[in-house]
Amino acid sequence: MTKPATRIQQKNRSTILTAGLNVFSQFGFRGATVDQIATAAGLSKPNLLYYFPSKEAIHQEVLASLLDLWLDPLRDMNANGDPITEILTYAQRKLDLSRDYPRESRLFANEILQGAPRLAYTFPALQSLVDEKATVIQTWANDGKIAAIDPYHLIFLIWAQTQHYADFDVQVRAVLGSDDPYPGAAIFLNHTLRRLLAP
Amino acid sequence: MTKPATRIQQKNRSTILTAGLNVFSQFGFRGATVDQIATAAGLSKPNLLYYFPSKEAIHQEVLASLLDLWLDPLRDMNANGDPITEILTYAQRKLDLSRDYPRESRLFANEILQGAPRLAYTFPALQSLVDEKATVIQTWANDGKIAAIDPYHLIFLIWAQTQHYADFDVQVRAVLGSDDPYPGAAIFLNHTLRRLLAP
DNA sequence: GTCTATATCCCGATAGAC
DNA sequence: GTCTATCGGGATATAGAC
Repeated sequence: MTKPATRIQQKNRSTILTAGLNVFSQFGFRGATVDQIATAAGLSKPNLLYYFPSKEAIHQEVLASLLDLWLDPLRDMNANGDPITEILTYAQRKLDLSRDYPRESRLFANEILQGAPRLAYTFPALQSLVDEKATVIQTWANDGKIAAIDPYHLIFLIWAQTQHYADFDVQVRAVLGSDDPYPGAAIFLNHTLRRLLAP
Repeated sequence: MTKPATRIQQKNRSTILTAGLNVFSQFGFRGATVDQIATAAGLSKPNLLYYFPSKEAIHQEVLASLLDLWLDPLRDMNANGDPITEILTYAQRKLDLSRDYPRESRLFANEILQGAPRLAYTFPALQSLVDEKATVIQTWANDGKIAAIDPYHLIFLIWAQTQHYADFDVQVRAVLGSDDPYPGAAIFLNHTLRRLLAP
């Protein structure tokens, strides 16, 4: 019988996961150390390992806890909505994720960049979701509601362009100076998609 | 007086740099080990460290040796050429880099993702180059030769969309199946830019 | 120039007192 | 539940023979 977690247990677990997000997103799995995470969480290293059996377990749980946040905007794209609005809304929500959750974006980027060893198990579900939404987009194109474009590469365009501002933040800011890039990015992305999708 | 390197020295150094590219691009700086690089280069670990003083030095030199390859396509964008052709050619050359040099792309991505600790010194030169080319694009827009768009975000679009296919290769192939994504990507990128830039 | 052997350090994880 | 102390493995780098 598993006992229900106490409040203090839940609080510590949550603190550790946040600290893990901070450290893993900056240094990657190998680059992060348990000591760093423990310090960031305000705990000693053995105390942290009292709550999670291993560094690997922390990483797994951080990733898993963020999957829904990451894919919900695409899930919410509605086949019965106005096509242009649906796609623009999806892109804007994805850009908002980059702005509001850059650490999460870099965590995923670090993982996929190195071959997704701890994320590959999610790819079948991702493929199903993208297939489903690509079919929706293709139907819109077939019905002449949007221009005829490849729906998969359209999705990649949205992923690439939005995540770029989070994942390559230091480079973007080095080029632009210290100005906030997101207002300009939103206008540009909106403009690009309108031009691309106009029937 | 530094003696000129012998042929065997140059060959070994070159072999080590190639091995370093392979290993660093797959595992990142911290994730890579000197043993892995030595094995990939067909040398013993002390022998490798006879040619380079440290793991850090190998990483630095690999990065530095690739900077020109990475920025030449943008440097070659010609203010006196046909605007649409110049931008489309730039984007295509950048996509070719992703296809032909994915390890190099991932090496840079790993580095920038983690805050560019070993690459930040190149940012001033990058900023100058981008400023120069953004000015060229802005002039084309002012002259009505292309649509009025933000030249910086246009450059980010090209970077993001082309590098996505190299950096997130495993995800792209998981979604598309095992088909080669590059032919479709080239068509889509070309189409997107033509639509976006048409006056 | 290349090797074996090793010094030295750091990291993940555990033991055991409290 | 939390700590100090530490084990054991693996990493970078060096010593020194050949």
